[in-house]
Amino acid sequence: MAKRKFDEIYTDLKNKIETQEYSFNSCLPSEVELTKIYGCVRGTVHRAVKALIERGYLQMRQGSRIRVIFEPVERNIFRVGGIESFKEAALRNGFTYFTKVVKLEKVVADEEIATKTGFKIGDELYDVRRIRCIDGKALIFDKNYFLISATKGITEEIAEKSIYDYLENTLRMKIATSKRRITAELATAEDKNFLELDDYNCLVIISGRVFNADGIQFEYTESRHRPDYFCFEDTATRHKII
Amino acid sequence: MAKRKFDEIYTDLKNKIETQEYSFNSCLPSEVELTKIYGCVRGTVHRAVKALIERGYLQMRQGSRIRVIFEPVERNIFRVGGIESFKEAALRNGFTYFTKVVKLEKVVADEEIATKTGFKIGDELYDVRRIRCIDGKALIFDKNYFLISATKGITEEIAEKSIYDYLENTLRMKIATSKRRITAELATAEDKNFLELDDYNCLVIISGRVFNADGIQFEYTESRHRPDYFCFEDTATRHKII
DNA sequence: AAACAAAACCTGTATAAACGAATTATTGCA
DNA sequence: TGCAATAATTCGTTTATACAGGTTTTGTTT
Repeated sequence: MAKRKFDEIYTDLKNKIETQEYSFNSCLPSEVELTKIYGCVRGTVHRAVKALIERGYLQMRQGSRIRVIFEPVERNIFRVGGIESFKEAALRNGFTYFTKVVKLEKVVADEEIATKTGFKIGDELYDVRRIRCIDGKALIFDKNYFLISATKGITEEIAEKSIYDYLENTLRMKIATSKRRITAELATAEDKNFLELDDYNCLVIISGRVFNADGIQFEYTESRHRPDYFCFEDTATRHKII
Repeated sequence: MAKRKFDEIYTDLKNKIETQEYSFNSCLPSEVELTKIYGCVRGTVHRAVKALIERGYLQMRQGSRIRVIFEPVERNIFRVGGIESFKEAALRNGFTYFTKVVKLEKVVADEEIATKTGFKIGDELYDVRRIRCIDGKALIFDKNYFLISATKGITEEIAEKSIYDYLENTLRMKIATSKRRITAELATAEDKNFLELDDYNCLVIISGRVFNADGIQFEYTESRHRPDYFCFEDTATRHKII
């Protein structure tokens, strides 16, 4: 990580903002001053600052200085972010967790599966279904399809531990992009069977297609969350593309 | 818009991808070839391409070419994106819509409001509540607080038409950043009273704080959606910041 | 003191050039 | 033909520089 100087700047600024060394509603040093601090050129500082803007830490306006708009917020329930495995997310959110594999079998994609998942009819897939328990409660029901040709060798043991771990560290796959969609649906009989839904009759569903660095879609994922254990955060900016 | 050359490139590439001139799973011309097409320097092409990567259109890998991973998908229900008013979103999604203002009054933020909205105790606010009807059905319940000192003059008429229109075009406010959070909750009595919930007992809630270019938070917004009329899309990349 | 114009400052964008690192294509040899 | 070494291509990042177009400050005039 000695490479990527803008990454160092990004991280350093982010830390200083989070620890309130640069406090809410104050202004950062100007870009030229920052170049002196970090010993680099203005373009590099600019890049780091823009990354922080996109994540809701800073705000910029041409002509005036860079303003801090970050305020620390309370701990979230189960915050979704980036492409990450359940294990990573649980660790990040500081929960004790447990996974139970309720299904792991090979299927061939028919038209229905193909339409839903983005795979082609005839593709051979692993159909994996898992219950995610947090603090002892069954709260998330994960339904995944993996393209066998790209993910050969998934076992129940692996599915219980971490499939991403297996893909990245054993198969050496490079995971790149994920397109996700958040929706909500009425709970199905299967949901009610597997999850502790209490009074809720709906679920929040995060579905997505995940691509590897070769541009091959190797996964379709569907994470069905009990509503009160779900939170997604996002920062939007108006009018500008970047 | 003659300025912002990378914006032209971004738009042109995006169009060509959407119309499948550059088709799914094919590769773009290399960055140097693109510089010849668009008559600019590689950095500018690179910037446009990266913006398309973040939006799930393209995928890049050092050493190999830029791959198209965009596939056209079916029309969404009510797709959320960027900072936009209900009116803008309804137009974009091609729905007929109607807004009914059920409340518009001044309040002073107490501790409860302050905690929830991010305003300070004692701030004078407009409390605006509106029902959004799509295709004749009451599906979204919007609860907003606006900081009066920054949004003076909001009337029921304006609230029915478009508050953002008023802020931007009459008050000349520059809206900049919005931090949003998507959660889901059980429907309250108020929700049940105002919305046609059918069988659903939960709502998807988009809440957020909106800042203007001066770094002042002028709005807290809470949009309560009937689950089946909600969809949020997102693209995530693994491990890299940008 | 208030209003206005000019200067100073700051960000937004683009050019040009260089080197590093990963991938892909080619070449030469066995 | 098959394979390994090499070359060419392509993206990743940074440096250096320039000018445009905003905002803030300053100085002068009224």
